[in-house]
Amino acid sequence: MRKTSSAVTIRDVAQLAGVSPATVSKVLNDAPHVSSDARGRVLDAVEKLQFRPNTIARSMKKGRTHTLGLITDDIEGVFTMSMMRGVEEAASKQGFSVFLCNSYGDMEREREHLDVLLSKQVDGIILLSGYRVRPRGAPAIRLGGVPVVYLYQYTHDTTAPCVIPDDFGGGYLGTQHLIEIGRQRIAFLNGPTDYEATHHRLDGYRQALLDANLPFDPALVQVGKWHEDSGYQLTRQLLTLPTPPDAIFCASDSIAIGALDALHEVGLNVPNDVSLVGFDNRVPAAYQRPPLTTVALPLYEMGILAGELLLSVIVTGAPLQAELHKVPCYLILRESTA
Amino acid sequence: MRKTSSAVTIRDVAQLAGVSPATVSKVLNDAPHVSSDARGRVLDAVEKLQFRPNTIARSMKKGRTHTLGLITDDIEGVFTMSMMRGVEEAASKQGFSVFLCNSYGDMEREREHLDVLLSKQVDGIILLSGYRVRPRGAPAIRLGGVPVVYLYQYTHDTTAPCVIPDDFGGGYLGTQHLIEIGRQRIAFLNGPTDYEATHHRLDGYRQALLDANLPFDPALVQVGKWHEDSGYQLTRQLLTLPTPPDAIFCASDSIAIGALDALHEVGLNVPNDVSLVGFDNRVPAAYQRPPLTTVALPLYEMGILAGELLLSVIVTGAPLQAELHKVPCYLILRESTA
DNA sequence: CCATCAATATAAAACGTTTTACATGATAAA
DNA sequence: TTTATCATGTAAAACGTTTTATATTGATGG
Repeated sequence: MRKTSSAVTIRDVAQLAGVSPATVSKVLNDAPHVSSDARGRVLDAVEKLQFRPNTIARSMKKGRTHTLGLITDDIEGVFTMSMMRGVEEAASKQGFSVFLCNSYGDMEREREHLDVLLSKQVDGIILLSGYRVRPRGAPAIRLGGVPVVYLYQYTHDTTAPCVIPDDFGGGYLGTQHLIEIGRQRIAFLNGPTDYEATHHRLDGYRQALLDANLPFDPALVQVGKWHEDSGYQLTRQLLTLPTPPDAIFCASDSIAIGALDALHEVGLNVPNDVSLVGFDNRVPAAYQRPPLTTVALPLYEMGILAGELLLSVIVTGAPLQAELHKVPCYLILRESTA
Repeated sequence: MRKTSSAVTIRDVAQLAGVSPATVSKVLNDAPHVSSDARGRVLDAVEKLQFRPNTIARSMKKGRTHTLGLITDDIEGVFTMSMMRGVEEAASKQGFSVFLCNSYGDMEREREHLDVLLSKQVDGIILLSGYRVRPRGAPAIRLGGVPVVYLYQYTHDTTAPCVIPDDFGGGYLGTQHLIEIGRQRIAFLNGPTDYEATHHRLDGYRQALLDANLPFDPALVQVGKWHEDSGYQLTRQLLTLPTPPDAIFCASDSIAIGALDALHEVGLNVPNDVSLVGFDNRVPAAYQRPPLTTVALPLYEMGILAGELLLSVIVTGAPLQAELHKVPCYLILRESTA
């Protein structure tokens, strides 16, 4: 009585095909020096017995499990899934599977997950952050040579690569767009300053103004929270300025939705009176009236890149480069700008 | 030169502790008949060598990999993540890991993933749907006794359990709440009829009216799409009725947000003039003005249940019951009802 | 006709565990 | 004292593959 699902082994195939297990193995791995006659018989037997090789046993010899571990901070975070999709896609395209682990941001839980992943002999690990406030350190556990990449997360770990969005470029892109459509007084509603991202987005905004020879007016830059309410409040505030803005660039879609609400409330037309650009490209942005132009985070692409970085290290055996990879944001044009 | 991460094996531990590998194994598995002296020496050696058992090798003998496979239709679906969190949590609590696979709803891709999962000797599989329109069939592949559970997905497969939300109960709950706060003419804005869920939610609504001896008025029930725009349009329409509703129950939060928009536009106060209840408990519902009362889908709980069902079958070896598990929805009270 | 070589096939060892079967010595029961 | 029982320990087989080393065959070339 076998316990595993695949009761039929390479022995059974060998027996039916009238060859040795070694020969079956060769056929299965496209190794040379097997006659087309034998190959045919083996393939037939595989078909007839519905044989499925036991990858677990295989990896015992090969030392590769074709398995990745993904530990996320915040599995329900709004940005997490797109990145996970990218990772999963990159992995499965190359025949790798990925273990999903959720740490809730708890370092002890992360350690436990790492322990299990290493026990399960994963070939590589991705540490994915859902919000990316401040840089983090390397995991407090000996990884024994298993490569790691950080995704959406700055790190002090100088041995591993790091994949993040190009927030500076994103800030630049949104501002540049508003300038190009002729806006002169562009406000910037930022998120909390304890997020690394907010500084880079603001820098991008300033650089775009500079490049266009537009003045930087500190009164037009406000710091709030990430959510709708904050956008609403700050916009009401902006509208009391002696010369109010003719465009608002928000550091998140939620802020932009709040801003839109405030603008509607005072009877201003979007995009004509005030043009509006969001950031993140989350789903609700597309369903506003008018639908919001926004700077998209390249989450899926980041996931793909993180996966590919890891896989290339694994399959080529090349040493891991501890580079910082900034993936470009892109602009999604909708009807809140014109 | 070893290829795997854990270069140190049970042999090394045995040697250092001055015992046989068999004894080390016993210690590691809390087996009886080992002296506390030997146990101590082994534990010391484990500590000193930073030994981490190779789970892969272990599962070769045990026939259990402590691994689950999760295949989802739609990894980016709004409901998917909460369920995945539940599954992951249930699994990791019992020492299981879960492989994440994304099929994009493509049956061929699903087949490939199943093939890989079975090769990797998973102990069980969860098939998770992101949207759950119509019942699906069993996977077109011999599972060889590996148990399956369907999550958020009706199925024709009569051999496996199925975990879904209790939409009828949810429809009842929302309606009952509106009745309890004294509303008499309660409209129901439904989603597309090709979703199973819409029928059950409507049935719940009708039953609640019936139980309260309130008349059912077909003019108050409208069918649209799931999104904001649809809610907006249908609400405008409802407001042209000779006696307009004093409450609107929407089959999704998005619909409710659209409805809220329409109500604001004509100057009606929510919750006083018209009370409003959504469905799904998605994040934006909490950020409306006023924040929306809504019927929550028990997604996390469903994930937990699916995981536990599968795990209990795996660890106890009990036969799989092909039951339909309806997990109760619950009401989230916010300020759109009073 | 013999030596060499390549192609094909296989037996056996290995991967890192667990488990089975057996050996030893000590203790309890008769 | 003898016997049965039990706790402790280990050698070796097993899990399902891959890989290494070796054997067999047939062909090639001198």
